Amino acid sequence: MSSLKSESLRRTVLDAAVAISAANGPDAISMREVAREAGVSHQAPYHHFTDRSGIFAAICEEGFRQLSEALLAPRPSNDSNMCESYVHFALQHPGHFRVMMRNDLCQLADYPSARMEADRAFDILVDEVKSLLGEGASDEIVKTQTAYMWSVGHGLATLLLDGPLELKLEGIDDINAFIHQVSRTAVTSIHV
Amino acid sequence: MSSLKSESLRRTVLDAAVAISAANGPDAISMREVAREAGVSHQAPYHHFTDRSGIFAAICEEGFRQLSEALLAPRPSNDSNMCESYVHFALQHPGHFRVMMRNDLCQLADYPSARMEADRAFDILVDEVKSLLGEGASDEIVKTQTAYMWSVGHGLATLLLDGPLELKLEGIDDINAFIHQVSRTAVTSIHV
DNA sequence: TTTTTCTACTAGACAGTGTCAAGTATGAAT
DNA sequence: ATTCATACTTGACACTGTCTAGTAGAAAAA
Repeated sequence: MSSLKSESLRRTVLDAAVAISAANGPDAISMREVAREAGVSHQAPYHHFTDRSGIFAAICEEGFRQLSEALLAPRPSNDSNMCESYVHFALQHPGHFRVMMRNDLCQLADYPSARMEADRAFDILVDEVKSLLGEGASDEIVKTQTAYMWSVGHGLATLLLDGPLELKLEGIDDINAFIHQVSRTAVTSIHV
Repeated sequence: MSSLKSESLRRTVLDAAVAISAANGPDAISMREVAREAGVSHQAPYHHFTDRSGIFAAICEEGFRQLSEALLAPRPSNDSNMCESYVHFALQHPGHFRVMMRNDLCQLADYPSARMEADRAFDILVDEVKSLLGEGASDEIVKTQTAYMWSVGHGLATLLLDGPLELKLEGIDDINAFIHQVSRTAVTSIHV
């Protein structure tokens, strides 16, 4: 609509980008489209983001912060675990998640604040695995089992969100129960 | 270089596309770039592929066929499993794999022959899970455990190939041993 | 042989894209 | 009153996918 003062355009552009990502994937995010959606000239977003990958970096930063919150949030039942939280985050924030998991869209190394948020989320996962394994676990084991847990969560999330074989899972009536089941298999099999 | 007769241009274009995908990801594949690489006019590839997503579909078809072969191929040791084969395929065919796992690039539903190959690969996975579970397993369990195994393999493959957190795994000296370890954890925990 | 048709291209144009460069309007600081 | 920075707008450029309209050559039909 009308031009929005200052920082609020940044917010507007970011929201538009996330919405587009949720609807049509990150590749559908274009500088000119988000500008159009915000009702400003095609060059206005450049005042808030260095370039297209700057928008992706901002989405990552926000997304990883939200992911950390989701991973640390108290879970609905004792039986549910962090892997489940991860998958639910992905399904509840598809716009963010799709960008976060596309390393080619922005090099996190070039965006320290986004990188920090990503690291923090990963550290939360590592800590969880450590507490599951107990004191005596070696670094090597912790690394292996963290990658394992991450793989299950990430694999299941992408399978459900954008998987090429999603139709294969059509028969599943209760998607949440399904996620719960898979996550449980994963976490209960973490061991030294 | 010089114009290549008939079907061989199709092959040349496909190879160029896969090479670009391996080097810079599928988004870097452009009709004009592959044409340039093949030494033909920017419009020539359209005679072999309906459009850009037609190229992606062709890469998928080829990739899933190769994946099926890889999954069925005899494994180097009794200790290694199908999950491991999956991950190794991804790392050995990054150009294909990156396209295959990007559902947004081409709608498999619109390309029946590609879809068939994808189904076949998935069926191989389902059969393996069935044989791991034994005769008595219900459809629901088979589905859950297949999704589980797929998630681990796919998650680990994308983590290693394009993961946003790949630097976290820097310390790992023997990547193959690592893959083996994670895959083993996954497959040994498949149960009813 | 001439003509027609098919295949595998080439050439040109169009709208859309990211982004560089330059201009402008507004408010604060000097 | 002037300078300066912020937050934009406008215009241009090269690049993209793809539509349309050709063309050169070989095979088939007359």
